[in-house]
Amino acid sequence: MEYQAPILTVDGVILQLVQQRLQVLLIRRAKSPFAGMYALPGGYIVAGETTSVSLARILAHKAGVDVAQLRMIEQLYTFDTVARDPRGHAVSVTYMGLATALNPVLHGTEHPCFVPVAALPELAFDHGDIIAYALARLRNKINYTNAMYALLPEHFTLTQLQDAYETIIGRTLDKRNFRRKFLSLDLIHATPLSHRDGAHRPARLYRFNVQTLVDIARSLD
Amino acid sequence: MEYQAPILTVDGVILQLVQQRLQVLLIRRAKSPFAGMYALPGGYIVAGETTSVSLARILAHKAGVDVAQLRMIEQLYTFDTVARDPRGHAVSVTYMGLATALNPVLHGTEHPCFVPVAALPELAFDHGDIIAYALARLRNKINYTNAMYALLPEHFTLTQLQDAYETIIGRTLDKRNFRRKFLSLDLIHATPLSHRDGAHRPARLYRFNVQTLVDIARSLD
DNA sequence: GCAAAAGTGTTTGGGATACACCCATGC
DNA sequence: GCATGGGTGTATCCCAAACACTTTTGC
Repeated sequence: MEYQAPILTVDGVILQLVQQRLQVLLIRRAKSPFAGMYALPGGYIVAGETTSVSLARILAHKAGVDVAQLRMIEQLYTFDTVARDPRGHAVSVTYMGLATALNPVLHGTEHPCFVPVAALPELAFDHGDIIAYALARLRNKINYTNAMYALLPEHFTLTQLQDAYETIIGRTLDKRNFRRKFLSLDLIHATPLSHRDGAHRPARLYRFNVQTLVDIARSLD
Repeated sequence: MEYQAPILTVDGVILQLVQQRLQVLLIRRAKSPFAGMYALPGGYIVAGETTSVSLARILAHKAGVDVAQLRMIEQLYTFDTVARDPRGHAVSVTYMGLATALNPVLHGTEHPCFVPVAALPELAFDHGDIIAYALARLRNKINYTNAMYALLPEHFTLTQLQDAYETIIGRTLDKRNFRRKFLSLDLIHATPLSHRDGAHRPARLYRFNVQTLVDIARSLD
């Protein structure tokens, strides 16, 4: 059997949380196929580059995002349905990256912008499926790891933390139970700082003890 | 930037449980690099084939295993460290397959055999890492899904079920607590059958309600 | 003083854990 | 009758869930 390589590509689902909305980084495709449509930033993998290095190059060039700004990144899944790319058989290795309030003005070559995941436009290829996969992974991950550190600013209030959980899992939580449970996990500690924000009592600011991904003992659910 | 494709390959971690030992399917490599060494069954992906179709072809040819005999299969991770293959940059999409007591005599072209994961030989490429990744995934998966159906025969005793869990997670469990907990999950039901096995009381045989992968409500831990 | 968000305790039910003996069979 | 693995119940503890009021601030 003769060896004909499928096209190998990489796509990134870059997420951030802005004002209680989860947003994903999309570009407008400059070229066919799907020219003008929204898509995830992605592109070809070059021999000698690992998929993650390729993604870094592509994000910087097409979307103006420096991967060093991402606070967490991990491989998601490799999508390879033969029909996913009308040009021929393409295999795409996908990654999820989490960021904290990236500069809203991005200077990539393909009109990058952040779009709320709750209001996605129609997307090129199977990129809608890829985003759905990333969101499912994220929803699980925040229950058994400290992944939320990557979506929040370094210092945050417990209300911000709870809002972030509620946004991602899509339901409300009891304030007292959430605080007791989360504080008992020893993932965060109070700082001497507080946050004034209007005509009400200032909120204590907290910080994650560890700013890299670690599993936690008891799951949150 | 010119597009030079890395080599795209697929590798499978095929696991089965025989006599309270978890075994993985290995082949002896016929060709360089690593000729004569143990390795996972794997090979090149051909354009027009999805990675899972390629894996099916390769398993049948090199290891004599029909994927239809696998009771569960899922993609694991895509390994792409540049240095993993001495011939050049290779990207490998990996899968985990679970089987129930496959024929111990396999007729593939590369001397396939099952080897207990507790006593692995030295392996080609980064295949040791891939197996470690698969085992970690399996250990997690049996706690929050019914994946164990794919490693046990269709009818099994509660003792067999508990032994299987103990083998995979690597510690012993309390018999009464295990049975109460597992039966409360509504994953299995008793059959009218029982199993006679020597000079002692026969054991009731159970069966999984659903023989496809589903998540369960409460995790087992 | 009033509006707005921060912060805090108690009760109750259910699942997790720990633990030991009787049952059915073959020989 | 005895050896072997199959099968069962109870007490305790801790965590999850439900639930409402006081505190601190800006205006």
